[in-house]
Amino acid sequence: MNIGEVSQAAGLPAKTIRYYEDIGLITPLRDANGYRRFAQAHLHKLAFLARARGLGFSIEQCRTLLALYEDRARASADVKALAETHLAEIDAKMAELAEMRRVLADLVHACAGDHRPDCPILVGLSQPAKGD
Amino acid sequence: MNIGEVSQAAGLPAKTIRYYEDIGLITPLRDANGYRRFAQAHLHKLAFLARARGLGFSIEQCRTLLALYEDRARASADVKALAETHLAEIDAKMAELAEMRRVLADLVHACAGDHRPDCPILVGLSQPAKGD
DNA sequence: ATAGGGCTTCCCTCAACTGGAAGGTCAAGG
DNA sequence: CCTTGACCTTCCAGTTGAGGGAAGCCCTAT
Repeated sequence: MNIGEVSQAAGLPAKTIRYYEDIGLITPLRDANGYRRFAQAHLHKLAFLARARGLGFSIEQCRTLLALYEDRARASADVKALAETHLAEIDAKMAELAEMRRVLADLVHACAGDHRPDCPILVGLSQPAKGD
Repeated sequence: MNIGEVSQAAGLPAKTIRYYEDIGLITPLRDANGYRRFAQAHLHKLAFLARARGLGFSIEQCRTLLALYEDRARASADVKALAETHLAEIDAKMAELAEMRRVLADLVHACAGDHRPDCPILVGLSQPAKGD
């Protein structure tokens, strides 16, 4: 398969696939004309990467996941540990966003949103948060 | 005040303050020796920026907020609209994270996490998601 | 005079791509 | 046979919001 075809099949832009090759995540063969040639195994890897990225794993985490995926002697504990690390990262981000949301929603709620200049949002941003 | 002092007071690294000057968010004066000289107004702006960034507003949104902050003839509706836009962005990110979390937590839950290679997490990543 | 801290600019690096330019390749149609 | 258009190639630059570090000036204290 050429890059366009795997791109379609894996659901990744061709640019992204070239980038993944650049950083050593996949290594397709080359045709005589210089075109990348992908085997089924490459497509599987790319689809794997697409899903892992979709779950928010970083490229480096994906690299590790891919290595574990291909290591028949892996311990599932290693995979689980990585996934749990990432789960904790997600939880941290969600907590951060929830806190932002809480403060921001309060400010928005307090703002009349009319033609007048008085704005509790700007006031809130211009002074130390309550509780400091 | 020199940059070190406003850095302390605003809670922003000196590097960040220089960067904000670079991109035109603030424009401190200069002493004869080339040092940046910050007035109280600059400090207020920087603290404002620190809080807005802390709520997750992008730099460009901060630029707009700052302009509104300094515009006596603003309509609070404009501020509120921007804040609501950002609130929607936060909600979108939270929803995305929640979905990742849901899928990932399922996989983690299904994984024994022992010395054996069998791993539902890797299986989940290597095949289309249920519901596709 | 020198040591230290603070300040300056400049350029590189990060994640994870995306866009675009310049040009090679290939199959189909006139 | 030539052209057109779709596909592919490489390379370079830009994105967001800074952080790191080098080389070198400035200022104060001893």
